[in-house]
Amino acid sequence: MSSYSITAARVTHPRAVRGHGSPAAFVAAVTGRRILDVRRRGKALLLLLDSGDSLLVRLGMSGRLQVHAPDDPLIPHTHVVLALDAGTELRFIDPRTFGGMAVVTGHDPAFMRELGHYGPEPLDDAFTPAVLAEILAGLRTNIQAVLMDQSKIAGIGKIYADEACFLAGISPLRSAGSLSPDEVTRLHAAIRQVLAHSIEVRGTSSKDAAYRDSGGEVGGFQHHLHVYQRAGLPCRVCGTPIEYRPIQGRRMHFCPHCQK
DNA sequence: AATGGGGCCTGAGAGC
DNA sequence: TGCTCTCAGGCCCCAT
Repeated sequence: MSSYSITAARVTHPRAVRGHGSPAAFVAAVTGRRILDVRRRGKALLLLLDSGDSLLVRLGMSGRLQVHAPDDPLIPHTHVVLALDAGTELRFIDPRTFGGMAVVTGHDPAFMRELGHYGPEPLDDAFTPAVLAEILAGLRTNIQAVLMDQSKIAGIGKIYADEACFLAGISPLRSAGSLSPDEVTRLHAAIRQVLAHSIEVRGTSSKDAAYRDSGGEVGGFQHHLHVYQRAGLPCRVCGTPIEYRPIQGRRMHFCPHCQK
C-alpha cells in the first residue's frame, strides 16, 4: 500500500483543532509530514506521521473525513483541509463541531494522554466474557452508561449500547454489577455481534448524524436497528412498542417485553 | 475511584 | 409561512 504526504494544510474553524492548541501550530505540525499508516483505537482514528507523532481524528457526533478533488466545491462546515501529494484533499467536515483533530505524541495509543486510559477493544481476542465480568463487577451505574464509558470498553456509543442490550435481552436500566454470569456472557456476545454486523454493512447513518464514509457513501446499519430511534414502533421480535425513557440524564431505547 | 451533572454545537422536527 | 423551542449525543470538565 502506498503512503501519502501532507503538502499543505488549512484550518477554517479553530474549534476543529482545539485539542491541539492553535490552528497555526496544527498546520506546522502536519505540513510536509508523510502518513505512514492509519489505525483506530475506540472511536479515535490515528494517522501515524513520519515525525513520530500521530494525527488523532475524532468524528464526534457529526464529523466526516472525506477524500475530494481540489476543485470539488466545499461542503458546508468543512473545517480542515489537508492537501495530499496524491493530488487529492482529505477534508474534515463537522456541522456540530463535537469532533476535532490534534497532533499527539507517539504512535502507540497505550502511551497517549488522550487514549491511554481507554478500556479493551471489544473485537479483540483478549476481550473475553471473563474480562467483561471483571469490568462490570461491583458497578452500580446502569449498563448503558458503562457500555458508553470509553475507559471501561472502547468504541461503543449510544446506538450500539442500546442495540447490544436488546440483543442480550437485558434492560439497559439494570445496574452493571447486577448481571449474572450467564447475562454477562450474553452481553459479551451481543456487543461483538452488533459491532461486527454494523462494520459489515459500513456503519449507521441515522437521521441526524448522517454518517458518511471517506467516499461520501452512507452506511446500512440503520436498516437493522431493533430499538435505537424506534420509540413507539413495534418490537421486531414481539410487537410490543419500544420504550424511550430518560433515565439519569440519558435516554434509553428498549423493549419492555424482550429485555429483563 | 466512582458517580452524576452541566456545557458545548447545529440542524431537524414539533408546536403554535 | 415563519418563528421559537426542544432534542440529539461524544467528550471534557467539575463537584461530591
